[in-house]
Amino acid sequence: MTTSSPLPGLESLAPPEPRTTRRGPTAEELLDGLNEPQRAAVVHAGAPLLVVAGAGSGKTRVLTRRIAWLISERKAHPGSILAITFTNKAAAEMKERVEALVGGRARIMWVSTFHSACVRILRKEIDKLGYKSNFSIYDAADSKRLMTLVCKDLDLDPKRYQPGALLHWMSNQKNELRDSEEAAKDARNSFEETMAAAYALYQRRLREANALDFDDLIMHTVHLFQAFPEVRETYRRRFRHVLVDEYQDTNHAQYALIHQLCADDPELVDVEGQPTERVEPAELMVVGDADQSIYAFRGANIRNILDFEQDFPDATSILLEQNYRSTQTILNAANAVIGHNKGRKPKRLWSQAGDGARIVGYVADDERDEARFVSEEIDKLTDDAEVRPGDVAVFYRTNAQSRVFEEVFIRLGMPYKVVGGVRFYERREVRDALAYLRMLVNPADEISLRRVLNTPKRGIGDRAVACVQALADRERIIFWEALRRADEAPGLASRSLRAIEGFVGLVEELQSMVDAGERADVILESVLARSGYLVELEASDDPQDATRLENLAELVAVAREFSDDPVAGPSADPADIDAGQVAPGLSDFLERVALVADADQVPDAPDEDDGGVVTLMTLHTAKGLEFPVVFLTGLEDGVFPHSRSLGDQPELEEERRLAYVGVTRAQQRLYVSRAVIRSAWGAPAHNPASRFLDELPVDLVDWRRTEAAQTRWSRPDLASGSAARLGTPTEAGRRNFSSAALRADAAAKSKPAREIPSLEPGDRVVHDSFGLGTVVAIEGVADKTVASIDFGSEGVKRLLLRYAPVEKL
DNA sequence: GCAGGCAATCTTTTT
DNA sequence: GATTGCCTGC
Repeated sequence: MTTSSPLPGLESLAPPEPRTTRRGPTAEELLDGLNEPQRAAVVHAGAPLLVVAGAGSGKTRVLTRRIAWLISERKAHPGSILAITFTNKAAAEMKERVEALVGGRARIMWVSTFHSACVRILRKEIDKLGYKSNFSIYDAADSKRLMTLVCKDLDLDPKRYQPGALLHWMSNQKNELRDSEEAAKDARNSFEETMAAAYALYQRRLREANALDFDDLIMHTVHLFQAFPEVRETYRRRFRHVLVDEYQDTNHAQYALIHQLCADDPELVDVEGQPTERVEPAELMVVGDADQSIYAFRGANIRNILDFEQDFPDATSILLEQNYRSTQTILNAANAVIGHNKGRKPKRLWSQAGDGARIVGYVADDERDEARFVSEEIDKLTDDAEVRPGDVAVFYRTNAQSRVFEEVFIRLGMPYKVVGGVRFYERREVRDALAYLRMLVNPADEISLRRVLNTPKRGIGDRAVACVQALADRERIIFWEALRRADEAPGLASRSLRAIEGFVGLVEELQSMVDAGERADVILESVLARSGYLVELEASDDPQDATRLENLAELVAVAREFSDDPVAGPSADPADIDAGQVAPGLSDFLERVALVADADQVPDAPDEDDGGVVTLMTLHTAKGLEFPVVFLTGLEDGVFPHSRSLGDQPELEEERRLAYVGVTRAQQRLYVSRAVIRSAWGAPAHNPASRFLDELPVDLVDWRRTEAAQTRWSRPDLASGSAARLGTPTEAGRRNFSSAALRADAAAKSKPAREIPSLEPGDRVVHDSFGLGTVVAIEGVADKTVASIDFGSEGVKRLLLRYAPVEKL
């Protein structure tokens, strides 16, 4: 049963949250400003509840008000509430908003991502599965390294079995809760058998390293509950209210987890096989929108939301269709696009905000022209309307597309921030530092241990490692143990042995700091200083190493901030605090770092005196956010929708949902743009318009420039409209399309006789690897001249001009 | 043992 | 175009 559309109410756009009095909010206050179905969702009691929340329909308000309602009206204990969000940032915000409503006792609620919640459970219980509670969490890069090792061990043909493909397959298995034995049993051919063998070995290595990958966090928690009903019972009794946001993006394992906690299970027995005293299942509310399901590629199962009523038999549904975010024009566009998907439940967003501005369309010559258009348009908006840079977001399909925007924005002086992409935590020096920390906490973590064993170089090479490995194999001990007993290793050169002993001494010294409960930032600084890592970077002439030092300083700052603020820590679990662990330790810090999401770094909304910066991000990262002005770029078939999806109906529909997500992020103004020529992999390609553009009602779009208007640059054979890749650029092609390539040529030619360019603050420069930048300051003279140059998202670099491949523009 | 140079492959999207 | 792995010459 489904509650139908709300009556056309009298609600204003996004009414403010009610002010709380010291005594807590009244029932009226908690329902204030909500429309009828929203209220129904807040006060619903009993049977499982599905809230189908269209984009911008106020689902976050519903979630926070409902939690506040549970605590304040229905007297639920805050500790009995488990709320799952998609990112840590969303979790922190939700907690904050509930706290604002009902006060500080809300702190002890569990509000977190699936992954964080599972880590928390596993830290307490994983010994039952034969791991130790100090397990490491491997991210995608660690998993890949491990899988590469596994492939080598199994002697697999790297052409046929690519680590990436294997990982993807294995991830699907884990999301379906299938362990390697089941995968092997169900293998239908030798290809799958081999993959299952790799899965088995990979899993064994993980276990030996006392490590879990992302998918394991969920899968092991489910398996734990299956294997130990009494553990599951503990959590079933604890969590009386479970709320799940973004339910359309849950995978099977996550679904199973929720089911174990919330399904009514009359057959439940305890360990002795006796029926346990029946526990009322927790109250469950899930919120989602099948039209915004964009993570099928990583195992999300849209059926979870579509079949909710079958999965939870007495479930109720509530549909939220009134949109409080966007103009009707934007919603009409969104409705029109998503209407092309088959087999969806009908839903039409509507708004009382009025029609607003028409959508603006632009066909650019190439991607630089597109970026220029975006930047100039933002300039105009910030000049004459009440728009600040912080109100504007630019979306694109793939991370690689951010580059052109960065180059152009830097040149034009447009302030911006790229969210996601080459992430801070993926930089080499940061990963090195974290690998040190992880192996200190968990010496069995072989991936991390081997990473730092000879970093910085200390004379422990392949040969020495092989000798120690042989010892470990012979004695059946972990690699770290073998290192400590390296004097027993046959064939080890005495020089290598001394180097190893030095390393072991260093690590043991650092471990004693960890054991003493020293702060994460203090340990990190010691690691960097005593390992010689800092010294090596400081001694280097390479300007990149200066950046690395800055990044490490940044990491120390992050650790310090973390150590100073225990409340913000991910495991500020009252149980931990009761146990005397007041300050978060090193392992808490590592956990936080392992589970950060791209969206966690989205800049906050600008305040009164700060105009903020333009936010650049992928459409995936944009989920759940909103901006007054949105630019949807790269609308070309082959880019968006992505070329890999063109031949596949379900994938194409997922791309369309992504377009829907993008459109519905906009509150007041939406821009759509595409480039006729776009360079990918160095070669320019001619892309036709995205089919999603054709799906926009024509009367909604005001085309500023169309393909007919752009002929200046095109040669006849390029203007024909063919989608064919142009292949290797010809001489003529380069002249026509790539002034950047010509500049690069010029730079290359000038290299042998490097002159020190005379620069002053304000000059625009181009650097071989950092791209475009602006000179901020100049120090020193002649050979010693050092320039500080702002490279936008690359940060400000101090470069010795004698060596730096910098050219004045 | 290690640095530097070269080739191959890569690109969806992310917790 | 960029990263990563592989190879060779000290």
